[in-house]
Amino acid sequence: MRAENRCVYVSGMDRKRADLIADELEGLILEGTYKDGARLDEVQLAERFEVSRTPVREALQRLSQSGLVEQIPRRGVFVRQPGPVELLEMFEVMAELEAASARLAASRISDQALSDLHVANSRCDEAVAAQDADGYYLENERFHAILYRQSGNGFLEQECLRLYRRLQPFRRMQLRARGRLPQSMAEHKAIVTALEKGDGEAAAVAIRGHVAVQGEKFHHLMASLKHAAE
Amino acid sequence: MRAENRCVYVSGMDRKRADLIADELEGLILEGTYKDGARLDEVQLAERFEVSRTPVREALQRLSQSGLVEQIPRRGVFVRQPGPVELLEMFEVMAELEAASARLAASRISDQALSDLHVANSRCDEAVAAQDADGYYLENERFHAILYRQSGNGFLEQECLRLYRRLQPFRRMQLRARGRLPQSMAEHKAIVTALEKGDGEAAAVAIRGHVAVQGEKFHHLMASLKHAAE
DNA sequence: GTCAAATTTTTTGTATACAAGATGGAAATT
DNA sequence: AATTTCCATCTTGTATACAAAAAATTTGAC
Repeated sequence: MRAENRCVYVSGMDRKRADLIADELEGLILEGTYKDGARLDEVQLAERFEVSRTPVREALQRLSQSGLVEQIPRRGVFVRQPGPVELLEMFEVMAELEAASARLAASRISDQALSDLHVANSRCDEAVAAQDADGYYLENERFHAILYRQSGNGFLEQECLRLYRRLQPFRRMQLRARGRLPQSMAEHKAIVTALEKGDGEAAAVAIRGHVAVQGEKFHHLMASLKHAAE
Repeated sequence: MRAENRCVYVSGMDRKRADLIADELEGLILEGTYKDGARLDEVQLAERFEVSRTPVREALQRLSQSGLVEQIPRRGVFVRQPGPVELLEMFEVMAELEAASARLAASRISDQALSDLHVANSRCDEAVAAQDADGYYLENERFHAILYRQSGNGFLEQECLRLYRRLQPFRRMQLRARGRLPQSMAEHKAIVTALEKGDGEAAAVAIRGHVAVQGEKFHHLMASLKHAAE
């Protein structure tokens, strides 16, 4: 047999049922179908997905690890949406991780990546002009993903992506505030400028302010949380 | 302002077998009993722990999530020790997370905590004088744990603790270098001084230098890795 | 009628049974 | 002899069966 048959990270491979269920449940929780505190019944889910309890349990354990649900031994698993305090904490950590990314990237970033950042920003601009929220989110994500990558630290990149995904639904809420999009764009440009100058500290400060929840953003987040909770 | 009172590891709660197996396996991997790349056979482990495959599988999935093993679908799970590059990356992230903790703590830390830091440092000093490595590690951990807590950000605290635990065995290697302990102590004191002055940036810089792997520390880490690999 | 103890029911955790994919080697073909 | 194909075996993934712990309900005493 050929040694080159090393299946390294083929993401699209046929995954097991448990994986699919985990993804599906994650979506349902993040999208709010299962409210905070709701119990996730194993047998119900098994029936719903037309599988046995085994893959359902596996999926639930995965969600438990990633923090979306809480598993109380011999009691069951419950949806655990972060409250206002925890959300602020998570955004604060996100800000710090991104600041670290930016600081490291300032001295490591490639010209190609800088140009990619400009492209992503231009597309963001277009999306803002076209009132295309989805397009904006997509290019915004690309912008941040490039930054993580350019930190030159693969582990940091993964951690950033993990938290970014976790906060995605709340970021969406947050940006809905009128007038935030142009300001957000200006911040993006300031970040790129700092990176072009190779000024890590400036880039870190800029992105920290970009991500952190403060001032008006705080009130908007609280308002949207209230709205989502009912 | 106390955080939500959620069930954080009630000591006496009898945990399920899968949890105990996960802890046991984690220890075995970190301590090096299972080398990098080794396959963890479900039935073997089941026999070894005298349980069925079910709790073993649950434990393995947990380890897979925390990154200690890699699970290749329909192939098995394999021990995945971080290589030199990944280790450096992890230490870099640890340094940034701790720097963030320190920066935030500078404006939020309580007098009580400052005094606790002094106590931990004194005990570290004593341990160094007595050549008591274990004592040093214990008090060092306490020192850092206090810092995380004083960041005032529970999420950040948890993330720091998670990475700290993951890096524990390598930190141990690293500190074995002759002369590192006194220097490490001096760094601790500089951190406390910065915190007392409320100078977040200084504290961040100090702890970043304290945690990062650079200069001599780099060579020691590489040497100990080589030694551990054979 | 209220409260409490006991029993029933439900649900989680574990064991075992079964199915499908992967591994390795032998047989067959070139 | 080398390579390919096929088959036996082993391992993982899923289903089902069973055990134990919690929740719910009934029963009984006051």
